[in-house]
Amino acid sequence: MSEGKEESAPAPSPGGRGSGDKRERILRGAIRVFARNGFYKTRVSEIAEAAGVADGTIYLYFKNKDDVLISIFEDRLDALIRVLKREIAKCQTVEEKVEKIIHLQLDLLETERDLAEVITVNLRQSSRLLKEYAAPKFEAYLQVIAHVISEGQTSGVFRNDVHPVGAARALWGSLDGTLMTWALGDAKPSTLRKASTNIASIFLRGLAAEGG
Amino acid sequence: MSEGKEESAPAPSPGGRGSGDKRERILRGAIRVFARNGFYKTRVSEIAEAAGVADGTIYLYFKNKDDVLISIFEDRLDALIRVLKREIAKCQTVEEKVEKIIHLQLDLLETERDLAEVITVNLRQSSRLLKEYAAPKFEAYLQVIAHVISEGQTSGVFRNDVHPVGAARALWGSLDGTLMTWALGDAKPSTLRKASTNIASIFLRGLAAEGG
Amino acid sequence: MSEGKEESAPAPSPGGRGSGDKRERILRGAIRVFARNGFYKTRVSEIAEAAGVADGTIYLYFKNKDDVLISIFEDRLDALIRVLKREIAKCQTVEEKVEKIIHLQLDLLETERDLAEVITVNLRQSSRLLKEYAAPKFEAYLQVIAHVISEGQTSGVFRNDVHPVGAARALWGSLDGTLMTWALGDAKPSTLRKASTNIASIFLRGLAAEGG
Amino acid sequence: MSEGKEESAPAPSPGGRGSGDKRERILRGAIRVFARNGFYKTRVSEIAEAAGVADGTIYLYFKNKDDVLISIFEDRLDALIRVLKREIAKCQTVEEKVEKIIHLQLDLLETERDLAEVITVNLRQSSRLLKEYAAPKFEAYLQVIAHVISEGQTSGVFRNDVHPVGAARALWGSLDGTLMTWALGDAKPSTLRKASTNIASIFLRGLAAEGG
DNA sequence: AATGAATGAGAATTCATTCAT
DNA sequence: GATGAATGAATTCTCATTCAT
Repeated sequence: MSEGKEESAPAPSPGGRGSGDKRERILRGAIRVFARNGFYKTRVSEIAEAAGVADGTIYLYFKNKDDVLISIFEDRLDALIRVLKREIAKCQTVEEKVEKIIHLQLDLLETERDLAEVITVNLRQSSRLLKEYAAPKFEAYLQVIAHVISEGQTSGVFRNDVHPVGAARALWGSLDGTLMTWALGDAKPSTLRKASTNIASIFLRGLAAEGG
Repeated sequence: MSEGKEESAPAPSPGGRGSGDKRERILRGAIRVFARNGFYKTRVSEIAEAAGVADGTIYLYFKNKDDVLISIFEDRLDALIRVLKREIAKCQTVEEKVEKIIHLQLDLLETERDLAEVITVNLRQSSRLLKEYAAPKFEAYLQVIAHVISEGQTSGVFRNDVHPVGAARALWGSLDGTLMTWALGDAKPSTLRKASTNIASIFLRGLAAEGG
Repeated sequence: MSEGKEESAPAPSPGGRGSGDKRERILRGAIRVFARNGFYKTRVSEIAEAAGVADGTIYLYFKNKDDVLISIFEDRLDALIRVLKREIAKCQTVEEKVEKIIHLQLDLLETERDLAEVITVNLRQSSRLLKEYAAPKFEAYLQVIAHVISEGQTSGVFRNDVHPVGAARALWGSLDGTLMTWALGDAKPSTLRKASTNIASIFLRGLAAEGG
Repeated sequence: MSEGKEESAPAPSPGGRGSGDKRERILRGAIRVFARNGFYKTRVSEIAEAAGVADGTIYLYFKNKDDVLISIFEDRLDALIRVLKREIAKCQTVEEKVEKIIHLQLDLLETERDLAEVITVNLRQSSRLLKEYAAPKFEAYLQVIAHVISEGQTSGVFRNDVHPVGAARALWGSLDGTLMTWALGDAKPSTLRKASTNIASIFLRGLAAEGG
């Protein structure tokens, strides 16, 4: 209560052992139901049911329904950025890095189809809301890609006549658009793998320096 | 509800001339307010106000709120596809056609920022709803792009090792992603024009046949 | 929408004839149910039922449940003050005026027992809320009484050693307390009439100037 | 609920000494928060916080939230009645007794402003609830006052033409109304003291027998 | 055709109370 | 006895849709 007027999410974090996973269970449940029905069509009681908790428990861990969606982005995008950075660091060439970015992301989401749908579809659900919350996190994500392209330009592997952030947006857009049509369609993993190879190849050649 | 499979819009506007513009006014108003607040946050009364008609009048021209959104896609995507096809037909080479697709779309939406936001943001608002209604129309749109790529492959200008529809999705994704970040950001026309040139250049080179 | 950000109550005030009494019907229904169950124990749906309108209709005429209570005070106290002033003006002596105040108020409320209970009991229900809204109106009411006492002091009929507003408060308190115990008890009109005579007599003699 | 007519409070506090002050701490905390926000706007968790105990602990000492309010009346009114009776007994004349009643009560509440607000404001919060529980205790309190008046009538000091209980109600009402306006206003002790003198003087003269 | 007051189903959120620790 | 996380019933308010005018 000494911090009573804070704005973010509460956090019971109980006795000490065990049930600290309740927040995580709610996030997982929410991802599942948001993916199926979209943010607005999902009732809080459905999130609760999917998480196996009571309706009121949601409000012990999140300020409101919006906060649940925001928290998904914050948690999951953070994790994605972390993995991305770690894996990129292992690559030798920038080409490999670009390929890694593409494969990693499509692969990751292939294994977490619900999260894919939530991030691609729901990211745009509450414009005003997420413009404020998700935008910064999203910017950080784009920076990781832009940085790789910029690196390639410096080392002479990539052409200098494209704006790194612009290219990053285009690349992200390709991945996102592909994911969306894949996730909304009937989503065969093989399709995604082929798409991923195609995108890598188009972008790598499209970005290559003249003499490359 | 008892007659579920009705034609979507009642469509008064008898003879052909005259008050038929009320439907159009409603669509325009809806585009404006959907762009500002998103589909779910927009109240039917707000659409009515933006269109300068009474709440009840909406239901004379549209089955319900969903139908207004669906109609925007149907009308506007149709128009976009028509323009796209007509302009493409005027181009000599496939490269020109690809460039035309890109510039046309970004230019068009630059002049109709609201429609851009509705199409990129709201397309994803009601998964289930639009999956059924917008998907087919959207597929037709992708086919136009895929057809140009396919044409380039046949004539030996584009590489054969990419799937035309996959490439079309990637290209659409690039445009859409660029538009979204542009529309949600502070949206300077010049940015969009530069982005458009970059995307064209990346894709054209990325799609070019070896010896091209 | 040009006046969109106003703070008070909306006001449909329909076509022109007739149903303008809906607001009044809601107020009357609310008085009835607030009297029976108190403000907090009364559900909005009960107000609606008592008024014979749909739940949502309440919100066409009032901002929220609080606003209904506030409006009762504003409307009814205003009416009471108006009657009070008019009747007082008809009296010859200040003694008559004081008697009029007492009888008028107890009589009035005798015929509107529900209103009596709402004003005496519910006035104090939402401290903070009514402190802001009802207090000013209430002050105006006390002023009417204080003014009569002050008048009596000037003309030498009443003693000068009491503060007019303080005496007004005491007189109001007597009436209010009597009303409360009467309204909460089994409320026989005769009891109230006797009480009213007693109070008048105590206060008149209590306020009289020495030589009176 | 199945055992409706239970004794009100569970009352742990075994032997007699020791932790029995927890009940008192809760009552004190409740008086504080009820005074600030009213009964209905006060959450049980706020009472707990004000008392420095856990939410659940409240239920070890009180059956429920209602019971806390009821207990405040029972405890505090009892104490007030005891003090009243004791002090009255010390007075020589009935006039002194009436003055004692007035000063005692206003003085007492001046030093316990929160309790004043709880008793005057909250007494009326839950009609049905308190009608049953507080009414009898309140009746006992009125009887003390009525008895003094009755005594004065018998001894010829007070006029016989007023009903003792009616006069007691009027006197109580004056005190209560004065307290309310004082407690809800900016509550300067001096105001209250002056008011108290005024009330005493009005009532004593108002109740005096003709030849007094 | 057009209107907009009225409707009432639906959903988010709160909070008194319980009970495992 | 004490705790406070969890519960879920209860309630306000919103807003798509209808329909009398």
